[in-house]
Amino acid sequence: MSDALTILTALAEPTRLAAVRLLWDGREHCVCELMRLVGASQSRMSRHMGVLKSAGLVTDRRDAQWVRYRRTRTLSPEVAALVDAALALPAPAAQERSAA
Amino acid sequence: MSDALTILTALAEPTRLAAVRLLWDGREHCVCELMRLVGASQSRMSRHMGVLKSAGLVTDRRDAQWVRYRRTRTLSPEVAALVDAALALPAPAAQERSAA
DNA sequence: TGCGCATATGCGCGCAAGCGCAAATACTGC
DNA sequence: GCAGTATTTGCGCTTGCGCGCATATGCGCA
Repeated sequence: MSDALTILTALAEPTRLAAVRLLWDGREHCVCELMRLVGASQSRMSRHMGVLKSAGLVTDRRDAQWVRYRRTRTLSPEVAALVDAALALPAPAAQERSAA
Repeated sequence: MSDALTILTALAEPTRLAAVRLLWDGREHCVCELMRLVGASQSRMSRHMGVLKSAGLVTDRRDAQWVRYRRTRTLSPEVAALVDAALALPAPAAQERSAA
C-alpha cells in the first residue's frame, strides 16, 4: 500500500507523525517507550502504530513481552523521500515533549 | 503556515490532492475547470481550494468573474519538496477522471 | 438596472476517525 | 499454574470532516 493518499493520511496525525519522527532514524522502540516519548495512552499508541504498520511505514517484531517497532527497511525510495520531506518541516508546538 | 501537519492534512484528501496535481506544473485553473477535471461539485471544489489556500499551497487571483488558482510561487523549498514527493507516488484508482 | 455566470459560504447531515475503558491475548519468571 | 508486564482489540462515545443544498456575493454585459 504505497499510494499517496495512504501515506499522507497515515502521516497527517500528530501522534503518528511524532512516532514516525522517533522511528525514522532506524532505531527500534517498543510501544511503551513510544507512548512515553510522545505522551500518549497505551491503547491510543497501539492503534496509531497499527495504522502506520498497515500503511507500510513501519514493521513490528515480537521480542519477549515487547513489540518493537521500526522503520520499514524495504521502503520504496519514493515513499522514503515523502517521509523525509515531511520530517524536514517544523513540527507544530502541539505534541512536543521532552525531545531529549 | 508551513508546519508539517498543516501541509500533510491539506494533501491527505483525494479531491485536494487531485487539484494539487493539476496545479503543480504552475498553470492556472479557475474553479470551474478544476471541478470538471476532478469531478467535484461546485461548493465542494471551492471549499477544498480554500483549504489548500489557507495551507499556503496555492494562491488565488480574481480575473473577471473567475477566480484563478495557481501553485504558490514563493513556496519554501521544503514544502515544495514534500508536495513533489507526494505527487511522485501513484494515485489510487479512486478520483481518476479523464486525465487527458 | 437587471440578468447570468462564477465563486464563496451558512446550515444541517452522515460518516469516519480518534479516544478512553475494559477485557482479551501474549509472554516471562516464579 | 499464577502473577505481572506488555500489547491488542471490542465497544460505545464524541468530534471533526466532507458533502449537498440553498443563498449570498462578485463581476461583466446588455
